[in-house]
Amino acid sequence: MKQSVLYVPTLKEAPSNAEVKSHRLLARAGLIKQTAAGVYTYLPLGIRVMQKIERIIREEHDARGCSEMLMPALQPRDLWEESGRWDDYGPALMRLKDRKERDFCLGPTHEEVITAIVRDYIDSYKKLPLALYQIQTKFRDELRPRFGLMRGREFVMKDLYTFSTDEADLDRWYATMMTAYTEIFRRSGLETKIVASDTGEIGGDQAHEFMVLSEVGEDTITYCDTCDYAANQEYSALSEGDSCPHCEGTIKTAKGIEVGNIFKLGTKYSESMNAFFTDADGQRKPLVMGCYGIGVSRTLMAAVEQHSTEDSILWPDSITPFDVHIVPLKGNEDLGRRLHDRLATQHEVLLDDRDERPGVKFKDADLIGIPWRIILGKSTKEGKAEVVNRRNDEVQLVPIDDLEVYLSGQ
RNA sequence: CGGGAAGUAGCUUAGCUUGGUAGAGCGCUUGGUUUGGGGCCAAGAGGUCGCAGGUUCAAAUCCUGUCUUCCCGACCA
Repeated sequence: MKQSVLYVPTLKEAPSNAEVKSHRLLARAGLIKQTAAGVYTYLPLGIRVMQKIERIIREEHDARGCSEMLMPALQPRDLWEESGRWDDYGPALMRLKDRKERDFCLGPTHEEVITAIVRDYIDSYKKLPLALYQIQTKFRDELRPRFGLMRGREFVMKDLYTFSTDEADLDRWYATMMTAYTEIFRRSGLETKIVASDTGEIGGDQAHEFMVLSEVGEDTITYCDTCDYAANQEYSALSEGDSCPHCEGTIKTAKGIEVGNIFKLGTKYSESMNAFFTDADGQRKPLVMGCYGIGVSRTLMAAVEQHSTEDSILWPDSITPFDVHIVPLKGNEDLGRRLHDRLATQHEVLLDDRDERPGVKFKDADLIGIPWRIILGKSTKEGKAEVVNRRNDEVQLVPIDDLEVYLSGQ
């Protein structure tokens, strides 16, 4: 891909309304552009990263028997009246009317729609269990959107809904998805902690959140510095400095960004929305549901927060928008194009074919954060390129003819 | 919704106290020069000073209203 045609509007200075590091970098590196408060455009580089994250999510879900679908963002009032949430959800529900004055909302979540869909077909235990997910834009009219992609009014979310015959099957799905989420965030290069969280009216320890430790997080979590114990501070009896009840470790507190949650819904929606099936013993029973969310756009932001300095992103290999950044300096333009075409058969390659001075190209390359950089400069006279491994800033002079071999060995 | 701050060119901003022809840097265009870390020189283009009303001979500047954005709080499946 040629940088000259990709639209990568990098900025020397951050927009004045960008408060946190990841927001500044996402804007400066040309990944996102604000359109309104809490509403962002994902530019070409931004959407590439988001699609990488989505691919990991899809792989981990599909491998566990979940099926992807796509539900509407626009939802009729009737469905929300059925569940009682037209009144209960409150002002965060984006409401609108069509030209005939009928009420709709823009979906903040999809329990109503999915329940209405499956109830018409699922009439027997023989058709269960079922796990359906989508990756979709959600709408919530937040009182105060903040920190770029952290809390938006429009954001991208993966939401999965499971339908089971009983609690035991729900428990299995819950455990399966806890594993899946652990794998998704690990593969995305994010360090997360799993914390028990509030379950509202359902009670018990049936909800967990996946938190990325970060200064800009909105939640405070308490965790053990030795074992896996972690909890949302609101629901933890422990505080900083206490000794861990599960091991010899010490309790610490930190801010966290909630990037995922898993939640046992039970029969709340199936009962209120009349989603029943007939069990093997002939009994009519409500579907037992679970819901599982991942904030995809928020994960993108958390990744930048965790993998950057003030002037430079450094993408994990699994979600980087490109693998290799070719930076030809003056006189090496043709060589750059040829090398791009060669390497592009094996790698995702970005070629900085702009007519810019070296300093401009280097600064932009630092910002954008592609892990491998190939500089075509002085050493091309000896048939060599400089290969920079951004992870450790090691520079290797590699014969241009050997670059495929060199990169495949890394 | 309470508290605070801010809207001036694509971006960052000066000017506002004390009213009098709207400035700079970056970016952009043209020419020259330069070419390994956001060069330099020259010339140029680009502005309803968020919007509306008011005060005044005269408003970016003072007053009122309104919209937008950001921060703190409350809220957050």
